[in-house]
Amino acid sequence: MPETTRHAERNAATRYGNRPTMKDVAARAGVGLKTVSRVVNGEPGVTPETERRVQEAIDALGFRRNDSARVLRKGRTASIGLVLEDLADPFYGPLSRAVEEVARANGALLINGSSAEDPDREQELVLALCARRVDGLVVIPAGDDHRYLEPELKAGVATVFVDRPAGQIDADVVLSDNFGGARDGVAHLIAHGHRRIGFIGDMPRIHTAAERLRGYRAAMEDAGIPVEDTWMSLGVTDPERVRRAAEEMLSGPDPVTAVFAGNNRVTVTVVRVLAEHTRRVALVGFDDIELADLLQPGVTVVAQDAAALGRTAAERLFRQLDGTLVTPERIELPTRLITRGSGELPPAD
Amino acid sequence: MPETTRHAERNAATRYGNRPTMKDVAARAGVGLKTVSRVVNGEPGVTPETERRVQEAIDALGFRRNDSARVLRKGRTASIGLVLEDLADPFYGPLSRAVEEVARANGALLINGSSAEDPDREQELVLALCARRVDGLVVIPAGDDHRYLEPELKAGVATVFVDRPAGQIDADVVLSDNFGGARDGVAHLIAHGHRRIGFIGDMPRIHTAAERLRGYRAAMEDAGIPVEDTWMSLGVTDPERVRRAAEEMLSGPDPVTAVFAGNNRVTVTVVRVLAEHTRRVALVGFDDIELADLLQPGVTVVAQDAAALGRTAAERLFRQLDGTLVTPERIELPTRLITRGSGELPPAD
DNA sequence: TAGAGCCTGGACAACGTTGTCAGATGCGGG
DNA sequence: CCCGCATCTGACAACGTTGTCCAGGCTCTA
Repeated sequence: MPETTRHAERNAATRYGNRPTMKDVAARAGVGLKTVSRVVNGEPGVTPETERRVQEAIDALGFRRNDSARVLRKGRTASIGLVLEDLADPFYGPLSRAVEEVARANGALLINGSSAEDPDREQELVLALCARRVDGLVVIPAGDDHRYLEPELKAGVATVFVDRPAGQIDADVVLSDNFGGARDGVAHLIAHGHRRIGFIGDMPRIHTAAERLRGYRAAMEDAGIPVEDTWMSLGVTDPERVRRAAEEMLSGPDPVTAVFAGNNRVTVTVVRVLAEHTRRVALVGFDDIELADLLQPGVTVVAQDAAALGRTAAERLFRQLDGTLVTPERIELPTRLITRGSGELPPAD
Repeated sequence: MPETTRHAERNAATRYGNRPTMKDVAARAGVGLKTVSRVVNGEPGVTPETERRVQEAIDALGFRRNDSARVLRKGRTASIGLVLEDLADPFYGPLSRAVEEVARANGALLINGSSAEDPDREQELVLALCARRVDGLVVIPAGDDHRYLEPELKAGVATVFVDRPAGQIDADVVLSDNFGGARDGVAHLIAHGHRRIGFIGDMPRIHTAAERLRGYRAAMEDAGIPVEDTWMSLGVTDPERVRRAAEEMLSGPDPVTAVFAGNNRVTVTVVRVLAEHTRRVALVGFDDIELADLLQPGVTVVAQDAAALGRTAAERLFRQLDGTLVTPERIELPTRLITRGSGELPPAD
C-alpha cells in the first residue's frame, strides 16, 4: 500500500471533500498555524504584509474556518434551539421569527424542530439539541414532565419555556394570560346577551387549553350561568373533530347561541361551519387570524402577541447566558380582545 | 497557585458547566475510554456486565455525548441549513415544515435562518452555515449572484435552491411554474371578459416576480391586448405601497376592471382595498391564502404547493448526499388555479 | 554601542470524540 | 499442560481549532 493512502490520509480525504485547514493555509502562506488563526479571527499582532500573505492563501484555497473544531475548543456553540409544535402553524411563524431575530442580534444561529405535539418527540429533539451543546433552549413543551432536562439545566444549558409551563421542574416560562383572555372573551359574549355558550378547545392536558377552559368556566360562573356538559368539547383540534363538535352544539333541542373557539385552528373550522348555517351564531376565537376583519361578520378574537412571546423568551434566554438572570420566573403577557362583529351578534333565538 | 486551578482545569470547569465526559464515565465505571464509546454508540463487543456498569455511570453522572467532538471526528454534522426569506410568512411555514420532516426522516436536524430578502444577509447566513459544516443547504435565494458558494460546492456541501434559481452558478433548483401559473390566472380573467387588468407584484429583480410578470404579459399578448404602463406596479410588497398602487389603478378616467396580485401579501392588501370600494373588481391572486374561500366573494387564486416545494428540495438534497444525484437539474412544479368567485366577476363598466 | 523592552510569530497542548491496533483474558483441544 | 484462537478491552493518535508561552528581532534610549 503506497504511503499516500494510509488510513488517516484516506479518512481526511473523504471527509469534508478535502477542505483546506488552517494548517494548509499556514503552509501555503509560509507562516505558523497560530498566525493564520489570528488573521481569521481579526486578532492583533500580525503585520499587514503577513496578513496579506495569509489572506491570499485563504482566498486561493477557499478556506473556511471549521466551527465544529472551534466550538469544541471554546465551549460555546453560538446557537440556540427552538422546539415548537408545528412550524407550519401560522401562530408559530412570527414566534420563531422573533426568536431568530433576538438570536441574530446576539450572534447566534437557530436550530429548529417540531414536536408535532408528541412528548417523546419533544424529548428526543431537546436531547439531540443538548448533545449539540446549544447554548440555550426555547421550548414550547408538548409533554408535561421535563425532569429529563435536569442534568442539562445543571450543566448550564439556558432554558426558557414558552406558551406553556414546564412540568415537574423549575424553569423560566413566558406565556399569555390564557385564563384572563378566555374569561374576557366569554364575558364579552355574555355581555351581549348570550347564556348558552359553547367551548371547543384542545386536549385538556395541554396547559393553554386547560387555562382557557378555566377562563370560560370562570366567566360563566361570574355570570351565574351553570355550564352544561354538552356545551364543552375538548380534544384534538383537527377540522373533522371540531366540525362534528360544532355541529352537535348547534343542533339538538337546545343549541348554543354562541361559540368560544379555543385556538386559531378551531376558529377557522368554526367559521366554516357557521358559514353553512343560516342561523346566526356569535363567535369569539382565541388567537388572531389573518383576514379575520374581512369576513362577514368580522371575527372577534382574543389576540395574543406571538412575536412578543418569542422575543421575550429569547431575551430572557440570553440574559440567562449573561449571568444577569438567575431565578426562574413566570412571565405572563396580556391578551387583547379585538371586536369585529362576530362576538357582538345577539342571541338568535 | 494551587494545582486545582491550573489554566486547563479552570477552563474545563467554566466550560459547559463541568459536563462529564467519556473519560469521567470511564473512570467511574472502571473501564477504558473506548469501551464507553462502544456502549454509547451501541457497538458490539461489550459484555452485558460491563455495559451495565458503564450505563450506570452514565446515568449517575448525567453524561451526554458531545456531538461537536463527534462531528469533528466523523466529518458529518447530520444537520442541514435552510435559508429563507421570512419564517413568519405563511408561505414558508409549510415549506419549512416539509424540509424538517425530510431532514428528520434522514436523521438530520434543521438550522434555520431568515434573509429578510437581503442578499448580504443571505450570504452571511449561508456562509455561517457552511462554517458549521452543515451537510447540505436548502436556499431560497434573496440575491442573484451565488458565486460565493463555489468553494463550498466544490468542498461537497449539497445544495438545492428553492422557489427561485441560483445566480451565476449551476445548482439544483425546485420551483413553481410561476410563468404558467400567472399566465393561466390572467387568462382566466380575460376569459371572463376583462381587458384592463392590473398587475401588482414584487420587485422584478426577484425571479418569481419577473416570471409572473412575464406570464401576465404573455396572457395579455395572447389575447391581443396591449398593456398600458399604468396597469403594472412592481416594488416592495408592503401594505402601504400596494395600497397606493391599487388605489391608483382603480381611480382615474380609465380604471382597471380586474387585478392580478403577484403574491399572498399583495392579495391580502388588495382584498382590503377592494372591500372599501363599492365598484366590484375582479381579482386573482398568486399563492393561496387561508380563509380565501370564506370571503365574499371567495378569492380565486393560483396556488402553489409550498410543502411539495420543500419536500422535493429536501429529498433531492439527501439524494445528493447519497451520491445518487450528480447533475444539477431544474424541477418545475405545476400550479393550480382555484376558482372561488373573485376571478369570475364580470367587468364592472 | 549595549541593554531594556516591545512586538511579531510559532511550537505545543488541549477540547471530547472515534478508528486502529495490540494486549489481555478465557476457553477448548491436542 | 500448553498452545492457539476468539472475544473483549484499552492505549493512542487524530480530527481542526484556540490559548499559553517563549524565542527572536526590532526599536529606542542612555
